[in-house]
Amino acid sequence: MSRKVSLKDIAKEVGVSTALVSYVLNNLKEGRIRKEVAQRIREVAQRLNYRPNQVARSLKMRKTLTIGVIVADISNPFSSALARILEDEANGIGYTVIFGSSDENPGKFNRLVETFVNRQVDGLILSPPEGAEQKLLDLQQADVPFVLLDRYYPGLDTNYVILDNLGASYTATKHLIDSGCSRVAMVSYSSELVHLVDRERGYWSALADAGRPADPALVTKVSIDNKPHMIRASFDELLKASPDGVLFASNIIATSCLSRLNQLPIRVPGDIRVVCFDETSSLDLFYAPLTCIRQPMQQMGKAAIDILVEHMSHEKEATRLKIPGELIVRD
Amino acid sequence: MSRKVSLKDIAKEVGVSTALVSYVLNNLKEGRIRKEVAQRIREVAQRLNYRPNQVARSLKMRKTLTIGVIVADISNPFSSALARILEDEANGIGYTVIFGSSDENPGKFNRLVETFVNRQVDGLILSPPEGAEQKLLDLQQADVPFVLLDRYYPGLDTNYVILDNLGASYTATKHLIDSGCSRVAMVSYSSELVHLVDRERGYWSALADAGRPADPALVTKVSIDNKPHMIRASFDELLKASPDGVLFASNIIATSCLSRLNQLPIRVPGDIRVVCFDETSSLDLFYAPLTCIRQPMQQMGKAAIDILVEHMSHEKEATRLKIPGELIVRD
DNA sequence: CTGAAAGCGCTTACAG
DNA sequence: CTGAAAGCGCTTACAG
Repeated sequence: MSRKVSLKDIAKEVGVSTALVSYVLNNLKEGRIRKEVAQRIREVAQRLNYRPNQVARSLKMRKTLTIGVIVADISNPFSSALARILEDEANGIGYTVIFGSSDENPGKFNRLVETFVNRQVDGLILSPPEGAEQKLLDLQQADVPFVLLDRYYPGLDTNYVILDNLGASYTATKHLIDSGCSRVAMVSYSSELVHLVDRERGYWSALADAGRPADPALVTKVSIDNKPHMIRASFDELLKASPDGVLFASNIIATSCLSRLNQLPIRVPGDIRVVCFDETSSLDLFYAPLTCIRQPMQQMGKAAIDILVEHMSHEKEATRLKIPGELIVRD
Repeated sequence: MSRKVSLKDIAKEVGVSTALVSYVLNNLKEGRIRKEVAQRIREVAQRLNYRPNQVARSLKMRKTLTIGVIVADISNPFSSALARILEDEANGIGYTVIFGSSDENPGKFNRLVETFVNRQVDGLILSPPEGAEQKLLDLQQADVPFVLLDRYYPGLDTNYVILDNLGASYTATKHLIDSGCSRVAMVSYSSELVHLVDRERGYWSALADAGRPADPALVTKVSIDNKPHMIRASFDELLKASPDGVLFASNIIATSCLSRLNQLPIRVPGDIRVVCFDETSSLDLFYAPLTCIRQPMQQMGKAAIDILVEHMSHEKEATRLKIPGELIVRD
């Protein structure tokens, strides 16, 4: 179509106003429009292959039926699994999703938020990086509804849906202790993001409750930029402390460290027991069955959309949801 | 902001027309506007925290600066890696990307295309499922620019960027033969999608060139819906033919089959040698280094965006790009 | 019952 | 040099 057909074209062809065409095509004022006219309008619309221009509609209705989603990195398996769930949930209620990856960079995060807001998204689902508090406050002041997912700032009064990271980490660590590990280690993140801090807190807490001394040599911290060779180097360092159990704070960390183990004469679970955060199908590639913490992603994604939709339709108090993780024992 | 501030608000405050405000804020007609007026406009825009409404702008300019991307499943590592590349490339030139997953379902694919077209995307990047030819013809007739990525229909005169699947598969199979495998098998797809058919053709072709008899028992085909337990079942069947080498037609197949091997007393590469389509970091989880076919995804994604942008700006002949894969030998 | 008119928030050809 | 006016393609309050 060299020129797209608009309501006006149909109106002209039928000999009525665009208003009437709009009513008919949107099935409004059903009883009040002559059957024959409605019929003709539908006929012509069909024949001309009319497609409503959603941009014009969005402008007029001040509603774009679009949700913006910002994750750390869409190519990360955790993010992409979540993205898929959000896509399905959003599509199911007539919304389209636009994605962005922040790379844990607050500047990039801010730019993405602004782009999405300028594009008039009806709401946002965000996994913010460190240092994005101010932008969230801006959003609140601008009355743009949003839900934090996977991460949150305890200091801010916002909607959020997160895992009970502290509890999950506690359970995982306790599992290692109960399995007979005397030197339980952790590969953690050097980040102030609360969901990550909580994972380490759960670890320390479980050790303390089991009466184990806190040994700093058993925890190594890696940068959140997730460079595999850096993670492996840190892990090598950690192994010098001879742990017989280890908790990996994310699927990325698990992948890097387990692949390193493959190159070393250290066997799982004989020499070292392992628990991974996040369940991904790729963990099955490892020779030994791996115990892991499953996040109920489906539930989290659906909750995020549900909460967002509620807050888009009317002002209300912030909804907070902390969902327990599930320890999948496989060893 | 209870009400968003518009050009009109600034114009009123400064005492000029919205036209002038628009010119100044878009840095147009620079020389022709009094310095003081321009200054005041910028000042007020800043103070009122003006954000241009992209929806209004899109309507007027008939350009949304949006690219629609449809993949098979955004949660598939291959798709999400590609998505990330497309996102970066598009953002780099001022475009936003909206994603959709077709699940290899032509009905769903068609609906996504229509949604995106109604939203007035400036162009599309598509990995179409079987049976989507008609929709592509519709797009051509409607003058909506698009580029096929990863897949194509040889019968259609469209832009596309794909891997040389036949060549890559041929090389991979030849590698197994040259490594001394006498019974090279393949786990392939029962699909008519040309990029998948080509992978099998490459396999047969390499066998023929090496003077090996074509043994149907050495090829098993799995459904493109990628159900892991089905793939494993097919693989078990295949193993009865005692192959000593095997080519996996995708990363999903590789993951399922390798995880199955972990449960069996079959060792890699001692009992069976392996080559996987697609390089993913999760392959490192396997105990043995794996030879694989690397698709130059960065190059493919960038090319797709470049071609799309060219075709969005002016009518021109279809661009076809077939990029060679790279065999990464690790065994 | 039916439809003309106004307006969403922008851009830009055009007139002065 | 400067800016009023028209218009992108819709929706809907309102008047007849």
